Amino acid sequence: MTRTVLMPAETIPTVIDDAIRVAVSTVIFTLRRLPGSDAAAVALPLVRRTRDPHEGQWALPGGWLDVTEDLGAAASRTLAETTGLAPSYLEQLYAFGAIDRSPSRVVSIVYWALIRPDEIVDAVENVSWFDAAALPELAFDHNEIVDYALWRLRNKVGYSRIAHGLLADEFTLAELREVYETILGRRLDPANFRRQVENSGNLIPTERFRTGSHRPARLYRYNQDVELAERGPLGARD
Amino acid sequence: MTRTVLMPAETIPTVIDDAIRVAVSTVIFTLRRLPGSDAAAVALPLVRRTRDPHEGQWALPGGWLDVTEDLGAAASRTLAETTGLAPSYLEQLYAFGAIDRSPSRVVSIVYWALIRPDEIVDAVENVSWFDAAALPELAFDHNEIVDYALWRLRNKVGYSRIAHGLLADEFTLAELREVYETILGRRLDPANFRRQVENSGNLIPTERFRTGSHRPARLYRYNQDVELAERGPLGARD
DNA sequence: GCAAAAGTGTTCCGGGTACACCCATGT
DNA sequence: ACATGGGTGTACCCGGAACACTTTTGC
Repeated sequence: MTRTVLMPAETIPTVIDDAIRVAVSTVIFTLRRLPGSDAAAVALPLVRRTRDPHEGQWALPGGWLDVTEDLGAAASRTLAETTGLAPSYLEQLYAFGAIDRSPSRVVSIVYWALIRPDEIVDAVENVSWFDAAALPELAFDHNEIVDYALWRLRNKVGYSRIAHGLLADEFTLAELREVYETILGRRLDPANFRRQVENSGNLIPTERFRTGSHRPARLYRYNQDVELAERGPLGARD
Repeated sequence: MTRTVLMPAETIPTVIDDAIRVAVSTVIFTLRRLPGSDAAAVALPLVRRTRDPHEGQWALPGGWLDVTEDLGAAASRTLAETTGLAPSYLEQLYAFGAIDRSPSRVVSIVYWALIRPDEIVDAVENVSWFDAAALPELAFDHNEIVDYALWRLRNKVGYSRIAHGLLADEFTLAELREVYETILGRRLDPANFRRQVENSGNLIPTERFRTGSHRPARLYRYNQDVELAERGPLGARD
């Protein structure tokens, strides 16, 4: 058996029965205050599909991997192209490649990311933000993928210090605590929380305070030096 | 710009300048007793490459992903084809896709696995076992990959109970402890180790004992029920 | 009996948790 | 003044680490 392929390179590849294509998608989380509520919730942007398969359904932002770019670069690029976002934290999640996850054979390298509320660009064509706890039925296996990403987020928040990826440069301990409480889904003791993050050595106190309602709260910033070396031998690997 | 491809489907695809191919490789660990020493060490099988690129160099067992098989199935198949091994534990490690990791563009979905010494089939053509601590220079970025897999192994051994993937069905606590000591690279207190692993609820004591040198040691087996649910929402996902 | 590994008991220490309490500010 | 969140002090609990000690075998 032989096959012949003739196509313009600029278009999306036509489906070839024994070809495998590589896509890159990103689950990108932020925290936002629910309208009509004082509680924060995990939210993520989805893109409405404008072509088959699953036309009209919501899907994770992503696109085809380009021959000339690394995996992480492809995640950043496709994320920017579809949503206009540039996350502060980006990490590979998993490679999904079940044969029936798409009509044609697609292996998706999925990344997950965190973004600060102030970095969010709103009102992008075909993009909408959803509460992670109340997603509609998504295209492909994307519901499953989001579930897994949420699991990783909750897990990682437990032992790593990535929560600052959801906050602006300077923040109060109460704001940081709210991030943890939202992701973990339970209340944390303010006193103990303070001591734990202070002793972790990741926080640098500033001389600025957030004023407003009651006693002013000291603003902190993150110590960027600690950041790395948690992922093991892989620095910024693809 | 257009391109034309004409090829028999049974052969390995020829290199096409703007094509991306998907490979699957596996880092598979076992423990073996070093010759002329009483200490155990982490070892893994490598395959000598018989064609370019990197002909003659050692590489991880693997092969091309088939259109009709899931990622995990491809890992199992290529592992069996190249080494004859069927691991008791197999999990996705990472997707490697840097543009310069191979002369042509290859994205490798890498799995890592554990195998029991009694499952090892020896004397397979072009396959040789190496001490993980003293590897030669491998093909592609495979040294990096093994380093990362070793890091994950050590990490996971700390919080998960996968060490039994390296032991036969029944084993003494001393044998189990040796597995941990070898992977972690430090001695563990036998008394404390016993209590910890006993209280974890993963061990089932048998009425059999290993006799030999001194006081007989009770044999244990693993409680298979606990096994799962550790990977989150992904059961046996690809 | 003695060496050596199996197995038990006990103490200490540090980090997490619960909770009482004081401090500083807006209204 | 008082309500409210910021921030401190302290007692308790539990799990890990260290280590002394007893038990059971082979030689």
